[in-house]
Amino acid sequence: MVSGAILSDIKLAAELSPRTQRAIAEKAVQVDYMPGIELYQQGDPPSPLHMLLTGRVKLYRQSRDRCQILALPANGDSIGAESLPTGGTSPYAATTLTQVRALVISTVDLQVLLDELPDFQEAFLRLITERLKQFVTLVHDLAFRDVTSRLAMVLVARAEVEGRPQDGGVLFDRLLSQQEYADVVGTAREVVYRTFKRFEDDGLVSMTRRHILIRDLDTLRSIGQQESR
Amino acid sequence: MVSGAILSDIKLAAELSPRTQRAIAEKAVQVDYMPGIELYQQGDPPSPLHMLLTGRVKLYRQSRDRCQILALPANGDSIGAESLPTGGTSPYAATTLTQVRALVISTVDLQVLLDELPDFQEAFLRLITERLKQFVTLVHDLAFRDVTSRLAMVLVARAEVEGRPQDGGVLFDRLLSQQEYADVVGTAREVVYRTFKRFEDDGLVSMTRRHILIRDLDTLRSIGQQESR
DNA sequence: ACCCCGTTGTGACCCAAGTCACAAATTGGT
DNA sequence: ACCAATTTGTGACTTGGGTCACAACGGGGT
Repeated sequence: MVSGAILSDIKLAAELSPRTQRAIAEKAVQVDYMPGIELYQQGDPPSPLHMLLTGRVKLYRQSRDRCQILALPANGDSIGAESLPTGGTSPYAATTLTQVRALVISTVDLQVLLDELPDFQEAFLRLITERLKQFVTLVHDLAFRDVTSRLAMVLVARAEVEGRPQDGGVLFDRLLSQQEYADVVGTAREVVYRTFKRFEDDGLVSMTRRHILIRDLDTLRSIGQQESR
Repeated sequence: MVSGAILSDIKLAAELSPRTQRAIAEKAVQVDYMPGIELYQQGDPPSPLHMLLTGRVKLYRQSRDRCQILALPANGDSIGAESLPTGGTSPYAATTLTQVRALVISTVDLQVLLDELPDFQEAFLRLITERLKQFVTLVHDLAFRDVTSRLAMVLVARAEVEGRPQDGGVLFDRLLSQQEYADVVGTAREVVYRTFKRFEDDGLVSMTRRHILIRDLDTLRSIGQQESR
């Protein structure tokens, strides 16, 4: 049981009727996670719903020693329970990248909400539809863009989401290691290193261990938009 | 308005209450399409819902002269209207490969069904969830499997869906050109040719212009399952 | 019977990006 | 302050598969 006020921070719940919001607030539990915690794994039975308040999470698939990150949800996004409607297993895993605070609703309670509140079911449908579109975009990018272009896209996206204007550029926290950037764009760590080096040599970005400063967002964006293959 | 009986052939509608089925049957119109007709394009406003009775369709994304096929829905599958819940634009295009017979429901009527019949909305949610899972699998395959493995998978899948046992193997119609196989697995036509040639030289398949005969389904399946990269 | 156009067959060549094998730098834990 | 574990830096080498350029084939239409 949480205070109803924080639901306005959650896209899934923000537009719903007061009655529905109250029902959600009654079922939700606020939970804090340390970085590196697996919220759920691919192949698990339907997981609880996690509505993210603060912190960052990665959604990903794994195979042996390789990993493909599917999405990096941020505050206000909701994850989990993707396979509840079909009763199958979770198609991907979720792990915290930073400390994370989330509102959690068990599958049982979630099912009750879906069954009893049509406007909640509709909002949940919108959520899944939105994610469907994200994945189609991901397939598009993997199919039509090369590694350089995809890496540029990721940098631009991160700059737009959490960048702060700084002397002659946009600054944001590192958050991901080279390996994780590689996992996002589906390539090898060394390739990320070489590509970032090229970006730095061309004066597009400056990277320190903790921060990334985008010096020329426009050029980077145009690299990210070309579909070279 | 169509006869309610054929709804049992449509996964989306088969399990629904008689009342809901009647409502669907009232709104649906049966339509026939020639091969090569675009049912809807990527970027279009939400399209009508198409419930496929006979024939085959491809869902795909395009960029310049390249094309990535996302799925090959068959009889009983429903496509279209993926972006109705969010009111965005269609994330992909759909074109008929063969002659196609489908039940079509306009977006307006579909919205009414979704709003008034909770069990229909639930079924629609299951549909979208199912497709979400398909796309995650597609990303997985693009990320972790090489072209040879992906082509083997496609052949196995097609054999399982519409193969008929034949002397020492499984036979099915060609349906796709080399170029379209290339679009399915995200590669170039020449690569498809070379890979198929290798499969033939190894005695795994025999291809004629109109048919494909799988001679060694087990080996092909094991090639399709290895995640080499 | 002929022509056009889409599909298939095939070699030569090329390059983005994956792999390997290290060294060096950080960082976190005790 | 020190050590182990992680992350980063970098060159050398390999390769899957993309590109190009044609020839040949086949099928449908008139």
